[in-house]
Amino acid sequence: MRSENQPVSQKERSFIETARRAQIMDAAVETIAEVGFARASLARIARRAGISKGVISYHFAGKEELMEQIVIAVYTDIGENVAGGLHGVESVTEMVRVNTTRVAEYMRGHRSSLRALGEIFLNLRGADGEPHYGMHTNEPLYQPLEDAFRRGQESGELRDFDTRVMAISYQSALDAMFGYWALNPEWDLTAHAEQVSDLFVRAIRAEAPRDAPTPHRSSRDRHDPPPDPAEGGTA
Amino acid sequence: MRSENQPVSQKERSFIETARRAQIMDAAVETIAEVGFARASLARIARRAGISKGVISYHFAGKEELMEQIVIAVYTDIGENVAGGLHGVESVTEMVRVNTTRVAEYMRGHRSSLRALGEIFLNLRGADGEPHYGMHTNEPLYQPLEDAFRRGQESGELRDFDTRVMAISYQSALDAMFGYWALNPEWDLTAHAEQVSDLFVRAIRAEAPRDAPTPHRSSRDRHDPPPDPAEGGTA
DNA sequence: TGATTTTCTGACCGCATGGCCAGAATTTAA
DNA sequence: TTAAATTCTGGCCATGCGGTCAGAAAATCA
Repeated sequence: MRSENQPVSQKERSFIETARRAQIMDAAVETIAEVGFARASLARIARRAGISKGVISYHFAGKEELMEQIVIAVYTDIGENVAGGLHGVESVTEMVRVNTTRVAEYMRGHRSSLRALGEIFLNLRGADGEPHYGMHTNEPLYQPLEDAFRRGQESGELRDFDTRVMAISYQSALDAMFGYWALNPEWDLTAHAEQVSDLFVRAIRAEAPRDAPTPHRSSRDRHDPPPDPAEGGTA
Repeated sequence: MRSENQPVSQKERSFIETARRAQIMDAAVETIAEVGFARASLARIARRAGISKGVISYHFAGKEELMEQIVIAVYTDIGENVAGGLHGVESVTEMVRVNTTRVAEYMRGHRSSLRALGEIFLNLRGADGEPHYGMHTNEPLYQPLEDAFRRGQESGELRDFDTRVMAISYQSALDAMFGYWALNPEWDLTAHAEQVSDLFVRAIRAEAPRDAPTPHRSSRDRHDPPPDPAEGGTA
């Protein structure tokens, strides 16, 4: 019955309703991660949850709301687990490193969520046929990145570049990293993240002063190369 | 009637059939670019082309073949227009610049094709529900990139890095560039391409003559990973 | 010209989907 | 215990899809 979001002021959600919503969302995530968005029908999700199809309609306004709630839940969780660790890091290059590795580490423990989120982003469309998510959804991701880049540029830590382009490129590298790993479970995500960190640190840092030594990282804190690379089936 | 590909040896394709196939493919591209894959039904495509739905079934084995043919046609065109200009460029960093700007320039003149291709990649699935295209489809793109990177590493022009990760990241930056531009027509694609070029040139070039060059390691010469037939085109 | 093949039309089919609902089952309240 | 509210079931529905088909129309051939 309850279907709209509950801005805290509404009637409390009953215990059963809370549990059911969580259960359904879990089943939906697993189903989508397993068979893809296109095949994740309400019937299939319900079957996986061991309930009747109507229950979903009862607890959610529709498939759309169910998907939106999943996205919110996953995003919230990511934010709590990743963004938190960035406080206290003053160097922007270090921030890039920390963010990259942390988000990778988080995803390693949440493959289903990652896959489901990707599927929803790519496939969910409203009644009008327009996608719910897309490039524009990344705006909240770009903003903080741009802020950090700009700060680094002002402090002289970073060279001059277009912060928006850099934010887009960096975010896309992360997305591609996850995409590749999602497709290729053996892939060493951690090593990949290290490489991406290096890549972008070099891309953003200020030119090395002519004679002063650059602050590059010594090779000792570099990780091992991806021990398990992929080379796709085709070719 | 003719539906399979024509390996040149088969009966000639009639004038009408050739024209119709082209017309239908054009209409499909326009329709997909305009309303997205999900809403680009055969009926809608036919309506746009001003023909009956059955004509599509008559000239193509099914929606799947139609989409595949579109992808082939667009890819072929891109290959002819972009890849060609890379001969004679010896420096790998220069190659990155040229490739980036050329492909951007090409896309500026083919927005519909770009959008349609993206939609097809993301959405086309076979009867079994598995995506036809996805990250693994990028393999033909990664290979030449990796080759170039490796060459640059061997010549000392480029620093040591994982060529596969770099190829993935670079390609994703291009994809994101087009995605952003597709969403945001006012965006200065050319300037964006310049920035991406700078970004990756800095990321790949050898260190200033600081340390002795390190041995490279690329994922290429390691074992073979499963292309993970699983599913889901997260991308 | 008439005969034959190619091309096209518009109606139709089976299927899967998301959503709906009447009523049954269960929980909560009195 | 009884009454009321909540929760759940299973079947039903309209929709839109890709694909098929018999026959009309058009092009080609003789």
